[in-house]
Amino acid sequence: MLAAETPEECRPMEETIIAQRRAKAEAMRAQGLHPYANDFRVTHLAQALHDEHAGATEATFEEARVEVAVAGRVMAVRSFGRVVFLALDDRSGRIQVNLFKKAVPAEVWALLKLLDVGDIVGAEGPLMVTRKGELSVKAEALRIVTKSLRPLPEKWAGLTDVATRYRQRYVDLIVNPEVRETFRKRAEVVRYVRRFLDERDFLEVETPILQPLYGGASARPFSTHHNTLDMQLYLRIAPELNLKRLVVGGLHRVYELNRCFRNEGVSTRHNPEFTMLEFYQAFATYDDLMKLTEELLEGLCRHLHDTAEIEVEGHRISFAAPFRRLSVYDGLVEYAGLDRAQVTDRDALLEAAGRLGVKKADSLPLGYLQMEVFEAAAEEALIQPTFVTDFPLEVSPLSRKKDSDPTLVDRFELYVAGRELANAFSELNDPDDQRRRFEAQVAQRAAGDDEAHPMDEDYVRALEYGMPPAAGQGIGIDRLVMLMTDSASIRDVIFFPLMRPEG
RNA sequence: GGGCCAUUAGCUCAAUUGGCAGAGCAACGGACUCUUAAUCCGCAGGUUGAAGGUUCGAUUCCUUCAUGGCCCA
Repeated sequence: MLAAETPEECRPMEETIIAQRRAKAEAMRAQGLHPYANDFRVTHLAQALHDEHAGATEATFEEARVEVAVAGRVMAVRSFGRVVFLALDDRSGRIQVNLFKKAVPAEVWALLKLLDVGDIVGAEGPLMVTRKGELSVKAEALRIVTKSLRPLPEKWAGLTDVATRYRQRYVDLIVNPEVRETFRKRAEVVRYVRRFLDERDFLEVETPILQPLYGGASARPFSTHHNTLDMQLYLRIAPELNLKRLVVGGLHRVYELNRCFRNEGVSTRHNPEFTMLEFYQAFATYDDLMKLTEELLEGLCRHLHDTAEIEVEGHRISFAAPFRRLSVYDGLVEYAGLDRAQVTDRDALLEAAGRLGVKKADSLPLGYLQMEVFEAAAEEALIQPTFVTDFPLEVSPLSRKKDSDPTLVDRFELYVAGRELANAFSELNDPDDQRRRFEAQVAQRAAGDDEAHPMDEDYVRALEYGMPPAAGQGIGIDRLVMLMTDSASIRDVIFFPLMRPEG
């Protein structure tokens, strides 16, 4: 009788199921039951019950009655005529709810006819343990507090189609517990990072996402428009310059966990919006930040995994400090087949670039060429955590020159599992040098590099007031979470990755 | 941007050389007092991603498009 009264023969299954469930919701209303009630009070979480009553047996609750009220989504219904078992998922885990026809009021038993997998229910009653040893709630009262209208994916094979998983992440989260676990780990990473920096007297700050001028990285921005001010604005590609303005202002240790936006392609490692940590510390050098980074990552890894070694894409990765240090020049020698004299030799680099498949190498300035060759030759080989140090000046417009070699800067990038994870440097605080670097970038842009840095007069003015010696770092949080959860795609650590609209 | 692959029931997947589009789970009806992917009986569910083309006949071959995946840039 609850089946759709008008059997339109050719109606697709999904529509039929939705119609059936709507009819069940209406049947509830007819009985005075609200299918979207919000007055059920929960007393216990599933996991807490399992923890508290580990080892309980059938006899345990016979003398000592423990009354509970639990609520969650029904993930399975196993019916045996006069006994029904429900698998109930709440935010902590799963608990079984048992209904015995003899032990529940008739209206509760009748409600089972209106119950579907996927419904959110509340159950009250004493705890019990089944003959098979399953801790359960022996329901004496049961309510459907939210009627679900759409069928969930199959319980065993689950939902695997990646497009559906990303577009309907809510379904993915309902049926795939490992996805919930990944995002819990993500929250734990962020929490650990915050605590780590807070304990070291860093101040958490927020700076604008909407900026009249973008900068702080080499990337193309998203642009937008402010109507009232009739003004072109950009979404930030990095918070760097604003954070250093704060260092000028006397906030000598700052950090921002920030969403950045870069107008570039989508891949397993790139999402147009992503989360970065940037922090700045006055009176510190990039060398100090290497030590800080080792401490942060080893501590984080141990916190999450109780060990400093984890498996990432089949590689055993150790975050035990110290990490390897490798200068760009040494890397060119070791991985690009150059000898020491050739790392600054344009012809030798071009030969290597050709051999490694670097495109448009001819037009690149020396420092860019060195980095293209380095990345092509070495990046994939840097599996264990490695600080790549001493970058060419040209590719580092915001970094301090090395005192020992003014063609290089005090900078490092951290590579793990062949991926860039962090970028850091001692900050350039000489305003006149900074202006020249910006001018070089503007020239680079004029030569066709649309990722080159624009001139920022106000930033130079800030430096003219004097920024204390400082070092700063950016860490890709999404990539860090990918490492810590061994996720192959950035889309697996972002709830709602950018997708084309559904057809 | 280029190459390759995929798209079939709500979900996960089949379909021989181009020849009646199937299964499991979920749903629906029924049996069942201890299940853990319960089991058993029955019944239903399809614009085969979209649009064209070839053919007596297309899930299958061809073209274009859409979406996704992998690789390359």
